[in-house]
Amino acid sequence: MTRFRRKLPLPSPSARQKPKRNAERSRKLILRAATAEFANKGFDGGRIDEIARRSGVNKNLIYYYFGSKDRLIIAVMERIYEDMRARQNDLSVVGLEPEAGMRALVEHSFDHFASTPELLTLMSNENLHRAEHIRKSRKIRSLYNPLMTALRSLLERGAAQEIFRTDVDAVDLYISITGLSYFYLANRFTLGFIFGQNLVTPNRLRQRRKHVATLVLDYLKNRAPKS
Amino acid sequence: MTRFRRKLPLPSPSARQKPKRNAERSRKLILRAATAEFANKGFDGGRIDEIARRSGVNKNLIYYYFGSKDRLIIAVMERIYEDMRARQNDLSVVGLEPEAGMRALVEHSFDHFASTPELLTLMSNENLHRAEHIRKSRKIRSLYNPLMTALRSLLERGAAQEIFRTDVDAVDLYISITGLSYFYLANRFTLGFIFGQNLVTPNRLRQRRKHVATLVLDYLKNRAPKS
Amino acid sequence: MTRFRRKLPLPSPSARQKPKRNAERSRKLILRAATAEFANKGFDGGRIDEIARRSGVNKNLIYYYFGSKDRLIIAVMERIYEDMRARQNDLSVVGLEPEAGMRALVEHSFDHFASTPELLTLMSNENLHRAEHIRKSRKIRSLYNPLMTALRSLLERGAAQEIFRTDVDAVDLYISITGLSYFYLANRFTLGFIFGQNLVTPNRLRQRRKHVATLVLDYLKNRAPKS
Amino acid sequence: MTRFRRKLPLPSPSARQKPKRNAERSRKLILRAATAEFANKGFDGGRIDEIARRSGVNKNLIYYYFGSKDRLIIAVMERIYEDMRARQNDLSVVGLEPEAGMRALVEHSFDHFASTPELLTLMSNENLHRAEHIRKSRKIRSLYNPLMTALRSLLERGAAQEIFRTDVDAVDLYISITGLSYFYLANRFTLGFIFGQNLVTPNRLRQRRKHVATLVLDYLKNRAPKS
DNA sequence: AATGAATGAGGTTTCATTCAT
DNA sequence: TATGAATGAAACCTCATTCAT
Repeated sequence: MTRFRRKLPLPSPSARQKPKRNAERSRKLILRAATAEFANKGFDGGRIDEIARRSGVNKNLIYYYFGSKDRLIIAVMERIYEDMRARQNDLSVVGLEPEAGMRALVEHSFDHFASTPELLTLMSNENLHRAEHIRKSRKIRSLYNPLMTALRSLLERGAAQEIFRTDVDAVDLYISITGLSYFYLANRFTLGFIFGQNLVTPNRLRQRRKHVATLVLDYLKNRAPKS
Repeated sequence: MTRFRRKLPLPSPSARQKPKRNAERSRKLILRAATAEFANKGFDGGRIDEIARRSGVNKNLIYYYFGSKDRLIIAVMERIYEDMRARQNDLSVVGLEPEAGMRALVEHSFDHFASTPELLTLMSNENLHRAEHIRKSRKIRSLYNPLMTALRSLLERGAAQEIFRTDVDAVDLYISITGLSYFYLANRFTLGFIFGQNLVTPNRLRQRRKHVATLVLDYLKNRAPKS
Repeated sequence: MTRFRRKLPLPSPSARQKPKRNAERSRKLILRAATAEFANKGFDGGRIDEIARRSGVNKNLIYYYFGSKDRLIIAVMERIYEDMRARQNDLSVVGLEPEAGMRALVEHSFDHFASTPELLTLMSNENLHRAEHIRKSRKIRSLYNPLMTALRSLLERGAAQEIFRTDVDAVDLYISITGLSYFYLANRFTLGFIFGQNLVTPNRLRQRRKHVATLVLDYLKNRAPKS
Repeated sequence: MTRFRRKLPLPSPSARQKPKRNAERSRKLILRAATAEFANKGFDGGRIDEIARRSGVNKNLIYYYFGSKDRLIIAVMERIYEDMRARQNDLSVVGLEPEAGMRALVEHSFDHFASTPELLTLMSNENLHRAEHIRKSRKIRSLYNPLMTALRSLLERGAAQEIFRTDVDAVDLYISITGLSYFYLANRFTLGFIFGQNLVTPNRLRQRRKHVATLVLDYLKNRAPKS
């Protein structure tokens, strides 16, 4: 079989620091860099070039693995949601009394947002885009939400033990728990500016955390709602 | 010289007989279009060309009046904050009992966000940008916040009348009141997708509005906090 | 009216060679350069950068006036077809006898292709693309073809005078007249290579021109077709 | 490692159980796919990726066997010319009278083009590129052209039998025979668009075929040329 | 013989902004 | 005050090609 002859390759240059030719690794590097970039600058502000630079891979590899900027952020959102679910699994309130469990849940939620700021901007950004990216993901839709499960379970037990009120909409409560933490943290820049205070000092965070838990528990424990 | 044009249909097909040479009017048209554009697409996604098209003015006028895209969104943010203040002035809780007043305040806040969705995206977007735009505005910083005043007044009166608890941080409460409404509305796309429900039907909004008010008032009226 | 202040422009630098700011001129320069580029390299091989360079305008002006590479070649094709029609109008066979008229028409057609080689490649290229570009042009479809009119008129007069045969399909004849010239000229590279001769020397062209006319006229003047 | 893929459906969904390690077979698959690709999209529009996908071989094999896109299309052109020669060998006009032989030759030529449309686009494309590819092929230049041999032989016999005219340039005639078919078929898209008719229905093809043969034979049988 | 991973150059297009009148 | 013409930088993405196994 005749074939085209090309230049012989040089002998492999001994030991190499970074292992090249590692698909899994490249993918991860890209995803990590993309998460940071989109979290910092949003989808429209995020730059593929910057993601390539930060992850140290060739720009093209991004397209090789993800196809487009759109698909890339979808992958980022999927990872974020999966991580969220994973982190939520870490929380076990099974052995706890309803009140203690609820407090743990609220504080866990607060801590999660406080320690994962990318979550906040990525979700805000996703809402700016009317959820167009996560809508395209089959994965995300199918992710069940363990926090929601834990929440419902606590509500039931609390009601059964006559500790919690009984007229609670779990979705509304979930959104309140999340929102009380999320809004404070995600909007800390405008809020901090308007109120002239730094909202993310350790002390201030501790105060907020407590405030949120109190708000939620006072609501739940008020068993004689008039309205 | 005819030239290539992208999207032709303009919003108001009615009175296209626009008066030339009207500075004030042009400025307003630009600002209105810019508000819509930035609210819909964010700062990075917003297009000067589109603002020119929508406002019906020459693109260059935008630069003539506002100098740059940055300065333009600053002007937009200023207007938004001014409007917010103006709307807040509409609310008078002076004659109301603390509880009724607080309820009015919470519901007013909710209604304001619900009826002014641009507010939500503009503020989320501003936080994505770490408040860099409003920071540059002298105007905004100096805007006093009548809602905050009303809130403090209600807290005092409620405490004096031994209706409300006394350990309330007004800023935290303000952020909670705002956040409970804001998060629900601003993040309605991802939340709606995850929960598989439309969060902005009239009924659902009414339910949320009530939930928020209950949450806040239960908190305030609990005068024996243990924690 | 407060407004943004920018740097004052320098006084206009006296006399200028090329008149800048001339839309009509820029458009023409672009179109001319695009015609050359697409004729030389085809649509896929043609480069917007090169067109910008050759026409001396900013690359972006091409998009300002034409919107996209696709629309640009459509404009090129429209101009080419219009020119063709215009050139065909130059030919008057009204006063000529059918035979002389037909000979003039054939030779005119040949000369047109020989002197306008861009036509050949642009059309070949357009057919490679299954006419997708001209299909998008309203202009081209509506261009009436004066050569076709002249052809039909000659055929009728020749038949009436019992000089020409009467079973001629005008479209087939038109395609033959055109094809006999077009193929020779457009495919001169492969044909020249295969036959080892230069097909575009003045002498060779003269020979071909005569051959084509003879072929067509022998066909037309054969009034006793058996088949 | 899973990676992003564009178009998934492959042509032959049947026997996908392809035998590994078969050089000859791989080479053929590549060549076949490349022929289709370049015929459909031209050299500049053709994609190596697409050829790899369509042929089912790894993209790198294309480089392994052919070295570059240029060399690949050269191989394609060589195969095309060889096939052409082979098909021309199928035609035997030895036993036929000059007129019948010539008619057979013309019709055979027409049928060949009509049934092998890749030929048309590949050759047009090659001429767009000024024959740069076939020029690099030693093979093609050395291919003798049996059709040309048959043509000359028929011309001689026809002249000897005083059936055909004697002033015929064989090359011009060859180009005419070929061009009358080629142009009609290769340019069917623009011609069909301009004339508003489908040129490749069975009936229309039959009409054209006859027209071409008539044109050629009328020319040859006119033994008293004045011009 | 065969493959998946990786690359660099360059392609079309977008966009904020400025020029010149 | 207003406008159409023009620009440069950079964005996303494509593509032929090579590397390393």
